[in-house]
Amino acid sequence: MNSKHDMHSMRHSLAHITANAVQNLWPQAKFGVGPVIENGFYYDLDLGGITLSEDDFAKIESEMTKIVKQNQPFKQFNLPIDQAIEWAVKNKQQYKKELLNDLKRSGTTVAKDLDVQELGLESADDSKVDSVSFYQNGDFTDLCRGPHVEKTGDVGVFKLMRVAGAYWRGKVDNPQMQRLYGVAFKTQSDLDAYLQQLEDAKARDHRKLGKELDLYVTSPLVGAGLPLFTPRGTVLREKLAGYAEQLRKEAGFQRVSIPHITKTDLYKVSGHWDKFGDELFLVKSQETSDEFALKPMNCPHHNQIFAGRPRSYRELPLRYFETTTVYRDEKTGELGGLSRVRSITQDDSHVYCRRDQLETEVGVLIKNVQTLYRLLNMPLKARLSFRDKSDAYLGDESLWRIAQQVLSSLAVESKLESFTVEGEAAFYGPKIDFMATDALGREHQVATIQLDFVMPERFELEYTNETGNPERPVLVHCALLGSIERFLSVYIEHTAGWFPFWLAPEQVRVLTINDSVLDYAQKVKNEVAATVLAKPLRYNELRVGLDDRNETLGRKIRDAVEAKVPVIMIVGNKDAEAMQVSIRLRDKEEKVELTNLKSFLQHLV
RNA sequence: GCCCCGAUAGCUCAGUCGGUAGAGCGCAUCCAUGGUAAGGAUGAGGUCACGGGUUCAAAUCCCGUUUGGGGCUCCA
Repeated sequence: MNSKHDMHSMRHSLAHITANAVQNLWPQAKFGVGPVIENGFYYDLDLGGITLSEDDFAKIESEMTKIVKQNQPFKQFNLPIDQAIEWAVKNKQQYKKELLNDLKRSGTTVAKDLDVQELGLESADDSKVDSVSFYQNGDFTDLCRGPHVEKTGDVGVFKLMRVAGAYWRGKVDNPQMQRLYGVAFKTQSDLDAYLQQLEDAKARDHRKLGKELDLYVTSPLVGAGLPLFTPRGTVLREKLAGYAEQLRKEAGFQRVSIPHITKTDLYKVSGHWDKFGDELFLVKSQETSDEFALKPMNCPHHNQIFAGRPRSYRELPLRYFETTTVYRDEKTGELGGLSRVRSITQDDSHVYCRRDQLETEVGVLIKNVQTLYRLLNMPLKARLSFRDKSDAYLGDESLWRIAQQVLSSLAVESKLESFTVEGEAAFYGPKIDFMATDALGREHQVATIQLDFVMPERFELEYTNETGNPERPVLVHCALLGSIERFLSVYIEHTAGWFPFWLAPEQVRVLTINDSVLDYAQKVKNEVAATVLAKPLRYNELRVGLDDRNETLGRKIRDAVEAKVPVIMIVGNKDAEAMQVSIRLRDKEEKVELTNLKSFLQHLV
């Protein structure tokens, strides 16, 4: 038995022990499912009117410890399905009964919304089930396929972490159960290491750093999910968007501009009204009876620019680009920090091209994505988000097949590390969604490239081809950063706030040692401010601050380091006399002549 | 939207049994004029998120709202 499997059994057994403990404490408890998850396990519970809170954890944990100490053996046995249902009825386990009935009726097909591990099946195929498996320890019995450790004493160390609401079988209309989460490891030191990891992640949480580094604020008067960016945060937004724009310009994109409100008619044509109408912010005119909305995406508007005059095949591909904010009335419970907001700024682009230009256009965009994330030092994976067999998608199925084929072969050609997920497509077409890996190894969805044969159809976009006949263009949506807000949440945590030199809100801070060098310090500051970086942004004027407070040097250094300013320049009498500055970088110190300062800064990475 | 937990000074937090508030940091003023991660002293700052209710009395108990966090569901 390999160690992973072993850990899995331990965590799975702990899920049972958790349920066992809960049953001892609250005998009326009804149980849902209790699978193993990353680093631990959970169990879904229904305690009637009783709600658990973290205050109950100590009590539950000590009951669990009791069971562990008794070292009860886990015994496996099978029951014919009808006897299993009788067992559920007799023990008033309505959720288990529902599962068993589904299994009896149609095997795992109906119950595939649940973790197969939790179903007491001998095999997980689609056939009907005749007999199911149970595990028993002490006086606690649960429907379960296993595997388990031999005895309750073999489960390692554990800790209950949180309790949360979860809908039975993941459906909003079902009753909501209480999901009790725990983590578990073989040894105390493994658990401690994991808890330490959580602490470390907390230290670079973008919400904490956003406040500490003065990047953005929120205001109850403005509303939830509507962050306000400070001057420092705005630098990050503009420089990142500026670089994304620079890549687009190199690829032949032109900037366009659109208003932020529109008649809702636009979305009735696009199909968004039917699918996302309840997430639109509506705007009333006091002049006309027209119904307006804040734009929740940009493609329909860009489509209207395309449709603004007749188009010839000669002018394709037409490539539009814009960094602009869209507004979505996300459910309040889903908002959080910068990762999920209601004002979403996208570096959005749309290519209108002929069918035979599609591969080239998408290929260029993939290169852009690769260039950007290489610069930001984040490894990429590509998820090919394709359709499944459901009818949630618009447009002709053969077009979908072609589009998915194009994306698959481009992924190979571009040497992307890719995988395919069916059912992740947009309603109008398949996508490549790019996942970036951050410094803690977490994956985040960032850039996206989306093929669209549907919008051009619905908006009746056309151009005149070589033979004088109208033809539909293909539409390619692409965002390199995706949502700039969400991207910032990822990137702040990736860098822990230590942004690269070209991007840092305050790139240089000049510290004075005493008042007698104020003039010289000002001169140094001016020299820095007059310096322009040409890479990776083609034009990037240096941002420099001056700390001439009446404080000790030690204090000023500490403050500059805490503000994560990458270049600290120290200016005292010795420096003024020698016409030099003492430069302190993160990993080294050196003296630079004032006359060499510009070139020194331009060569920093 | 649903479930759970929070909201006390600009920030991070303490505040016991219900008796109208405290620390550190920051800020201001003064002293110290300094060479690589916190110099010293003094001082100002709070309708305890907001609105109701219970009570002789509410930061504290109850209800609602706003808002933050953890999940579920959703994500063009």
